[in-house]
This record gives sequence, structure tokens and C-alpha cells, in this order.
Amino acid sequence: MQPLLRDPATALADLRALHAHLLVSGHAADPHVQSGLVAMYAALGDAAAARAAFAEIPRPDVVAWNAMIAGYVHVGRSREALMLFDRMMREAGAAVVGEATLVSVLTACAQAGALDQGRWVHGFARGHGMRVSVTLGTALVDMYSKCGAVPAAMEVFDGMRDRNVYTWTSAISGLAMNGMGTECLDLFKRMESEGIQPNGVTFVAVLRGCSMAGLVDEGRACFDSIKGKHGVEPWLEHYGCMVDLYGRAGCLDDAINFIKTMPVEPHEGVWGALLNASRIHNNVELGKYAMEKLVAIESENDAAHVLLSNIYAESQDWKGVSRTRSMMKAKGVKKVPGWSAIEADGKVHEFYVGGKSHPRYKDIELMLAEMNRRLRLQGYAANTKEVLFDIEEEEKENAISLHSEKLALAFGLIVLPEGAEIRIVKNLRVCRDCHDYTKMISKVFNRGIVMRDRNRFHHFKEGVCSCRDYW
DNA sequence: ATAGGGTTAG
Repeated sequence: MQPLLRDPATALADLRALHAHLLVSGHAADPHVQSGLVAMYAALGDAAAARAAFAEIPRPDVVAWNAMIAGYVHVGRSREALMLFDRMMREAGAAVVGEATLVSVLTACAQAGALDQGRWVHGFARGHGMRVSVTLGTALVDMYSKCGAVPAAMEVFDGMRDRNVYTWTSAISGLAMNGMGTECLDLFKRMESEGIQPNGVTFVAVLRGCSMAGLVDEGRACFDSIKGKHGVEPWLEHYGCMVDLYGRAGCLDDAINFIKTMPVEPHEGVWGALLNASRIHNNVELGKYAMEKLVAIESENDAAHVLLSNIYAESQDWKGVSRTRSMMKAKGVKKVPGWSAIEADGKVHEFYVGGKSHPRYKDIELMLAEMNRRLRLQGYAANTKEVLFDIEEEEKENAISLHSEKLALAFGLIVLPEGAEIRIVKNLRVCRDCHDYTKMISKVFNRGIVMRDRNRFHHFKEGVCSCRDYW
């Protein structure tokens, strides 16, 4: 779906005018026009208009269903996409479901981290004897990777007859986000040896893999090969990856030197990576510097403001914290709230910090108490360092004990059968305390726990995390 | 059609 080559607001206005014209001329009853409208509204990001256009269709044909499902995926509403697919199966029947539908549904599963539903789609494709085309296979690799099921992703990948650069990149990216840096580099080498030409996205994936696993030298070699071996000019994203790689590993001088010798003007991603490195390694001065550069380019970056505030709080500089907060208030910068989601009974349940709206909240509260009791017996003490605002210690413990991932974890322990893996998806990064907490839960409750945060996977088992506490 | 860098106090 090619977006119109204009600014979105103008394009949307044009589309509305066209829509009105179609209604007047009577063409709005044409099935092709109807699904076209759904697809175009979604492509321009207007989910409500797409839904309204879809609702106007008395008996949607397969193209209309697909357009609406793909539309939801396009605007990031994966749960609605999955619910609509359910409805499609009931109202239109399984017989009309084809590859195009499944690829969109798999993309929705990948977005939502809905492994059970993703597996179901895979089974459906197999059950209907569908050929694993490049597109369907890539969507499966992507879905399994983004659900943390690396072996399943690799099994699909290895079984594919045809693969293109999307397939390879998807698999490499999957290994990267699961912290398997060495495997990621190996697969990239295999790609090169098979003569598949990587592109810029592939290099982003490889560099990310190095960053996740702390493979500094390998990352540097890969970066140098972009131009040296492949004759491609590195993108700004690749520079950002390098600063992240150096910075995360604690090589702050290397990160700074790298920025200084960049042949192009650093963009906000570069400064953002440096800001984050400053936070990880408690460097207030560098953090202030990175923030200055960042806000000069992107003055309303909410995450950056919170990062800076956290850097101040880490060094007990409450004046710096309140300065940052008033700056945000003055600019109208608002933090996106954190949430955690968990799939159970074929549905995705969402939790917010301290949220009490879940129908089973009472049970969750009881389970949390039980979890805390058993963890304390094992010597767990809340790590309140990351509750970075100036309140009493007891309040900090309360704040941290209700982080959304802990609520999701408690819910998972209640509803998922003994021995079943608990999989949680988070929109932000997991905090240090929740990470330690989850490690202990995996041991004390003897549960495999898979947590996808906004950047990568954490596979918890028997008190250990696959990230080896490096993130 | 299918892959994509850094980051989020209550």
C-alpha cells in the first residue's frame, strides 16, 4: 500500500473529498471502491475512518476483510486485527482465508507477542496445505522471533525453499533481539556466503545483535564492512547503532570519538544512544551534554526527558530532577505510560502500573502477596534505586511492587497451568528491580518466563536470565 | 506483501 506522496493531512483531506465525490456519484457501492477506501484510510493512519468505511460494507468480500485487518496492523492495533480475524472466520468462513489474510494476522501476532494465536495460524496454513511462500515464511519467521520462540523461527527458516533479503534480515533480527549475538553473526556470514546481498536494514539487525551481546569488536568490523566490503554508504541509523554498541559496553570515550569523526551531522538517535549510555554508566556531565544536543534537534522527546531526570535522580540531584520536570511541563511533554500484556485463554490482557481494573484484581493482589512472601524468604529485597523520585523508602517499595510486569506475572501464575511458560510483552524497558524479581520468580515458582521489552527478549529460567544481566 | 537504531518518574 503506497502512501500518497503528499503530507498526510493534505492526503487525508483529498481522500475525504474523493470519498464524498464517490458517494454522490454512486460509486461508493462498488466492492472494489469500498475496500479501497478502507485500505487508503488505514494507510493514511485514520483507523476510525477505515473502520467506518468497513462498517458501511454489508457483506464484506475477502479483499475488504483483508484490507481492514491489514489496516489495523498498519496503525499498530494488533488486538483489533486479531479480533476482526476471529469475526472473519465466523462470518465469512475459513474457506475464504488465504495467504494475504494470514500474513497480516501473523504480523498482528508478532506485534502483540501472541504466540498461541501465531501457532494456530501456522497450523491453519499447514492444515490447508498452503505452500510456505517467501512472504508467508518470512511472516512466520518474524512472528516466532518476536514471540521469543527462536527454535521455531529457525525451523521455519531452514525449511523454506526460497528466501529473500527480508527473510534473512528477519531471522538475523530475531536472533539479535533474543540476545543471540554470536548466532546472529554466524547467520549473517551464511547469508554472505550464499551470495545474498544484505541491505541497510540487514546491517541494522547485525549491529543490533552485536550491541545486545556486547560484541564491540565484531560490531566495529561489521560497521567498517558496510562501506569497505559492500560499498554501501552507512545510514544515520548505523551510526546510532555504533554509539549504542560502544556506550552500552561502557566505552564512552569510543562513543564520543566515534561521534566526533562522523562524516555526517549526528541526528537525534545518536544523541539518544549517548544519553542512554550516560544513564547506564552514571555520567551526569555527559548526559547533560547529550541532552543539550538532543533537544536542539528534537525538543519534545518525552523519553529523553525522563532519562535525563533519571540521571539526576541517580545522583540524588533532586533540583535537577525538578528542573527537568518543569521543563517538560512548560513544553507540554508527556510520558507514555508503561504497560505489560500477557496472552491467556487466546486473549491478550493488558496491565498498567498500579492498575486495579482487571476483573481478577483481587486474586492478583493475593498472588502478589504470596509472591513477595516467598521471595523474601529467599532473601529478595526491593531494589528501589530505580524509583527515581524523591519520596520515602516505603513509598518507593509500594510504587515498585505494582509495576505492570509484576501484575502481569501474578496474573500469569494464576491463570496459566503449572509448567506452562509465562510470556509477557512490555512497551518500555524492564526495570532492574522487575528483572531481578522475575529471575527469582522463575526459580522459586519453577517457571520459564519470557519477557519482551521494547528492545529485546529476556528468557528467565531457574533464576537466570538469557541477557546475563547485560542490557 | 514480508525485515528496521537509542529512550519513558508517579
